[in-house]
Amino acid sequence: MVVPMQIARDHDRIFGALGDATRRDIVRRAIDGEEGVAQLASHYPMSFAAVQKHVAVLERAGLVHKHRIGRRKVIRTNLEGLRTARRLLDRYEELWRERVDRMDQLLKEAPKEAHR
Amino acid sequence: MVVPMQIARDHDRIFGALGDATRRDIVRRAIDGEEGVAQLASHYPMSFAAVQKHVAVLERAGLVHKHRIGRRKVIRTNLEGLRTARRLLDRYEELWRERVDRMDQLLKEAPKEAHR
DNA sequence: CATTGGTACAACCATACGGTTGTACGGCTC
DNA sequence: GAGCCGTACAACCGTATGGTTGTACCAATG
Repeated sequence: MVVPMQIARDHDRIFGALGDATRRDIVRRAIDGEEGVAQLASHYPMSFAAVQKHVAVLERAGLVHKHRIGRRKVIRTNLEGLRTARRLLDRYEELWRERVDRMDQLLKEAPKEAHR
Repeated sequence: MVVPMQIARDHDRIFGALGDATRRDIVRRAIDGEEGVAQLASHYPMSFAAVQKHVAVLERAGLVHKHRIGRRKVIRTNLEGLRTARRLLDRYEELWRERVDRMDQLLKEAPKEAHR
């Protein structure tokens, strides 16, 4: 599994963004896609600016996007971002399964080896 | 989805650990579970100690574990760690789906509302 | 058009992180 | 048991990160 540098950076940003509990909670809340930055900020024990930064990190990672409604900017989770992360984890699990299969195959092909 | 603090910290460590390309590559290589720290280190353009630190981060996150073979310590990926991450992403996608379902339901129940 | 609500961004600070080198320790091998 | 291989860890350094406060900008509202 060779990962081109650009894709690797995308993965860095996605997993890096998800490595913070506040940001994961923003992702969860933004699934409904109804709150602006100020409303989101009201849920957390930190300044508006701090939450704004978290949102910016999520946006750069492609996990959410903003869209203007009146003077608010509503944050909505981007399903594709989540799926990108999930696909990579799926791929690792697939490699795991392939390894197990290979070991099973070895045992089947040369069962007597174990006794030599 | 209320996440207890301890679990949240686990998720911090898991996603945080995956937010680095070198560490993701170690996870991938360690699926085969054959290499010690020194062998792993030989693949990357950094010191042995740096790789050792990366392995320690992965270990604390529960994504790999070490097991002694002779004087080596072989690193093996822990499937459960990967699954923990995947389950959280699955949960987000499920919330997404539920939201879409709710919206569909609203449209079905009150189709004429849209015209008022 | 003055005001207010919502957002953006710069400057700053403390701490965490990713890397380095150097030293020490445990376990094969001779 | 001397020496070497593989690992562990401490100390250090530069930069990134997560937080703060303060200022500035737009857009709806009166």
